[in-house]
Amino acid sequence: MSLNKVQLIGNVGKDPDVRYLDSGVAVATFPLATTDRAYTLANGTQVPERTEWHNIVLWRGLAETAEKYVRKGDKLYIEGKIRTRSYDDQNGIKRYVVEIFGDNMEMLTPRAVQQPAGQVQQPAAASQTASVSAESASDDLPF
Amino acid sequence: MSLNKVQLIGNVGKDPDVRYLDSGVAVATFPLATTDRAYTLANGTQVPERTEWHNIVLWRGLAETAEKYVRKGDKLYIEGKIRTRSYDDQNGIKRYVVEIFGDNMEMLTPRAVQQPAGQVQQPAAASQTASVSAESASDDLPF
Amino acid sequence: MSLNKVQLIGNVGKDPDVRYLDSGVAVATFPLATTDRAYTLANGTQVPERTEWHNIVLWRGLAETAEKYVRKGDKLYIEGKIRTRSYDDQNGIKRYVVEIFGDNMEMLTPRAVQQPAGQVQQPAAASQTASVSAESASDDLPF
Amino acid sequence: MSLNKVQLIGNVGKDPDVRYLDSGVAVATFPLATTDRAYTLANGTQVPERTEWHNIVLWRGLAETAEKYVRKGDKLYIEGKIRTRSYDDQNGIKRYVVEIFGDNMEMLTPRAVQQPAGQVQQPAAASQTASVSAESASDDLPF
DNA sequence: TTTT
DNA sequence: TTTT
Repeated sequence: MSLNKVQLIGNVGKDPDVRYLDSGVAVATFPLATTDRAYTLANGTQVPERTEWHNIVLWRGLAETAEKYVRKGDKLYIEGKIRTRSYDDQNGIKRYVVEIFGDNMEMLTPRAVQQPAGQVQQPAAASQTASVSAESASDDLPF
Repeated sequence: MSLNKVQLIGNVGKDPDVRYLDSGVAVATFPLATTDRAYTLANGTQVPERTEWHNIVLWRGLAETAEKYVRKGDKLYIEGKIRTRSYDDQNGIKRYVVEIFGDNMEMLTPRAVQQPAGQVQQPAAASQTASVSAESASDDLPF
Repeated sequence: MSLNKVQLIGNVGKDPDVRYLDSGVAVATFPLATTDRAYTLANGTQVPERTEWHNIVLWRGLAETAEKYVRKGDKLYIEGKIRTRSYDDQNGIKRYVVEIFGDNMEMLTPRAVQQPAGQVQQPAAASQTASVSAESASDDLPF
Repeated sequence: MSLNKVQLIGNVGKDPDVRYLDSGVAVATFPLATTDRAYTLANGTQVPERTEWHNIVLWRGLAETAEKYVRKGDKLYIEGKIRTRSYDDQNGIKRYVVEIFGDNMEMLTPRAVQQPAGQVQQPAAASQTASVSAESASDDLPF
C-alpha cells in the first residue's frame, strides 16, 4: 500500500565512485544534475534556471554497469527510490543525507562505441549490458 | 532535456501546516510516510520493514485543498519534484533539507463524506475540489 | 535506451479472470477504469467526466495475488508496460488489442481483513502477499 | 482518485504530421518506438528484442514544438495519458485506436544546433522552446 | 465493466 | 510522525 518512486533524466556530475563490499557486492555513487529551465511569470518576474543535484546510489549489476559505461557528462535516465541515510557528524549530531537508490538505468548518451574504458569497440555487448536492471539482485545485502 | 519526478503513495503523518504568504499564496507542509515491506533474502536474512518520511510542500490551490481535505492518517498519491533547500544552522553551518514539491495529488482515503473540517456534508464539491493540480498556478512566486 | 512505463490508479471493473498455462504459470486479466474529472474550460465549455478502460494482464505471482485478493470495485495501483497484441478476426483481418502488462501492484482498498475469498481472517499473511511484484519471475515464458 | 500516466523514452518513427483545427489549435501525431532488449530465460530460452509502437498525439504548444523540432529518428521522452478513440470502419463496425496524449516532452537527441528546419542557428531559443509542457493550455477544446 |  |  505504498509507493516511493523517483525518475530522473539528468547529467552525471562526476565519474562514478565504485567500491566493492567484502561480500563482493559492487556499490556505485555519483551525482546527477537535473535542471529546471528559466521562465517568466505572468507578472514579468524572471525565474532563473535552477539545478538540483541528486546523490545516486547503485548496487550490484547496475553498479558494475556504471563502472564500465557511465562517465561524467553522460545523460542518464535513473529510476529508483528516495532513501534517507543518517550519520553522526563530528559533534555527535545526527545528520541526514538523501540518496536515490536506483533500480533501473538507461543510458541516453549515444556513443559511436559504447564500451568499457580502455577496451576496443564492442558496441553490441555494451548496449546490451548498459541497462541491466536491479531485478535480478539476490545476495546477502539487507535491501 | 531534464526530468525530476517523484511519485509517492503513503500516509500523512500530521495534519498539514498551512500558512499564507503576504501575497496571499498558500503553502502547506506535512510529512508523508512510505513503507517498504519486510522480506527475506535468498540466504535467509530477514530484512525488516522500513519507513521513509518525505517532507511534502504544496503551493497555492493544492495547499488550500490540503488544508481543507488532508488529515493525519490519510493515504495520498503525490506527484512532484525533489528540491533541496539550504539554511544556516545555529553555528552558521549550511544545512540541507530535501523536500518534495507536489504538483499533483490524489486522495486515496475514501470518506463517507469528503468535506472540509467543521462543515456539513458536501460530497460533490469536496470530491471535485480534492484533486486540483498545480497546473493553473500563476502568481509572483519564483517557482 | 528505451522506456515503456504505465502507472494507473483505478477501479477494477470485474473480478479477475485467472487461468493457468500448461507450464503452471498463472495469468490474470481484468479491466481497470481510470476516470478524468469533469471540468470547465476558460470559455465556459463543460468537459464531462471521461472513463478510460485498461486491459490489465498479470503473470505468475502477481496473477496469483490478484486471484486471491483483487475483486471487482477495488481500487488498485498498477505499474507496468503497454503492449499491443494482434489477432486475426473472423474475416482474417488483423486486429490489435492494447494491454497493460503489470509488474507491480498495490492494493489501495483497505479491508478490515484482506484475505483470500472464502477463508477466515489472516491479515498478516494477506497483507504480506498482497503486493508481490513481478521481479522474482523466472520460468519458461517468453517475456 | 484516479491516475492514468504513461512515460516513454523512444525513437520517433516518422516526421510529425501536424494539422491545425479551425480554432487555430495545432495537433501533432507521430509514432514512437520503444524497444525491449533481447534476453535469455533461466531455462535457456532466447527472448528476442521486441518493439512497441505508440501513437503519440500532442496538442497546442507541444504540437507546435514538435512541428519545429521533432524529426524522424529523434529520441524523445514523452509523458502523458492513455486514451482510446473509437471509429467506425468501412463495415460500420466499431474499431478502437489507443493513443498517447502527451502533456510533457523532453528532447533527448542532442543537436549541434537545435533549430527549426530551414533556419539558421538559434540554440538558446530552441532549447528553451523544446520542452514547453501542456500546462498552459487554455482554449476551447474539450480536453 | 469500476468509482466519485 | 503514518499505515499494514
